[in-house]
Amino acid sequence: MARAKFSTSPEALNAILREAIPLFSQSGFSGVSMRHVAKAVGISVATLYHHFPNKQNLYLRCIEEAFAVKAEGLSEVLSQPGTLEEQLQLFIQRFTNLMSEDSHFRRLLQRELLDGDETRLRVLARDVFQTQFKGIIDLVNRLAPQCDSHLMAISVVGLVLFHLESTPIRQFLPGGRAEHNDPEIIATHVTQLLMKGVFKCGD
Amino acid sequence: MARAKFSTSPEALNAILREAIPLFSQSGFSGVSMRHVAKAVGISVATLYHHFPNKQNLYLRCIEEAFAVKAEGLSEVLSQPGTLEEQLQLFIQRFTNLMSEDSHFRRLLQRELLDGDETRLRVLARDVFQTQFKGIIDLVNRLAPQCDSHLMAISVVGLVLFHLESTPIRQFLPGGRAEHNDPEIIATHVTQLLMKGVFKCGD
DNA sequence: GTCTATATACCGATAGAC
DNA sequence: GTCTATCGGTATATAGAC
Repeated sequence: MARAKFSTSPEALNAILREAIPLFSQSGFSGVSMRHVAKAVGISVATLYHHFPNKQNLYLRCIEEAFAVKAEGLSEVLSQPGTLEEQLQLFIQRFTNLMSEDSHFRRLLQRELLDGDETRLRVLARDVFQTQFKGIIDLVNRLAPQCDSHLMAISVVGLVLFHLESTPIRQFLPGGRAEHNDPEIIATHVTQLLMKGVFKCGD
Repeated sequence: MARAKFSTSPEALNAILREAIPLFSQSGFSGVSMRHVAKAVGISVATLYHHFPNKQNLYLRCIEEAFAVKAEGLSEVLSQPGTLEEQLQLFIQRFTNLMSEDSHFRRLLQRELLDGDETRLRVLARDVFQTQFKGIIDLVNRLAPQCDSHLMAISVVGLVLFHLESTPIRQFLPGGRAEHNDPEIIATHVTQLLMKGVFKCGD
């Protein structure tokens, strides 16, 4: 993949990415200017352009960086010992915590699902999610061999992500309370729902 | 709520909203300029400013319009006859179709969940979702009186929405096939998962 | 590697003629 | 109600000195 065309120290580069990732996560590609990033880092716009050929490349490097860091964390979440139920429970718990910890990755992911072109989504699927997604599919296949494992894996991930995604509107919806945003509560609910279905949930 | 401060024929106004809604849905608030909207409608920027005092107001009117239209459609989706299982199945089926039909509403909703301020989210929750959400909660309360109905209602909505949201990346994930984007397939899967849980899914 | 200065284009918004 | 013309500001991006 294309890197900066100038030699750049890793420290300077990381300092830029560290400031730019939260900005893009918060306001999206077109909501952040090179001036904003430069000011946040404490350098001039020209210096920023010395490290990155253009804004598009800076943005790509940001999501590459944010997603690469998260792919590492995700790789420790799966393939645990225990019964299938325990493995599912543990995965959901850790996945919920991981996604809840920093919202930057989750927001960038959701922005990419809205705005990412084919190339970027392909990279995202291959480099970040493929290994973990296969792990979920394996687990699902052992839990329910006769179901469509792809649909089920999307459901598992989606249940967790949507509960986090709906955090800002939850308090305005009927029954919404602050504790519903607690990752532990979310993980418990999602696990119960998956294990028992809606009928026996809460037993 | 604030309307245009000039008298404007409803037809001219609707023509603008009809063009602006897809643009904001596609590229977001900061990704669309007043020049883009004016060109799409076939009028000048000055004329656009004659109908709307500023860009913020135009955007708000767009989401008001898109969400108001959808709130009508949603009101027919709930409170159907039949057993609880049939009611849940029918709701999921219709809700999936409704969200799948036009992506503009769904994308604007997801952009609001990312970028909407408190005022806009409060309006969205009250004017668009409150009635329907209460309906889902009622249904859930009858299905599983002992569970947290708010969490469960979010899960039901989230399962459907995330399957649609992940459409662009699905083909790059293991096991992803084009038919997985079919609203009927999604609705069937979500219904089964909710009814039976992951263990008995696919039976 | 970092800067100031600048080129060029686009942005939101308005003035004023018709 | 629609237009052309324009204002002041900001956008991305570059030139060239140090």
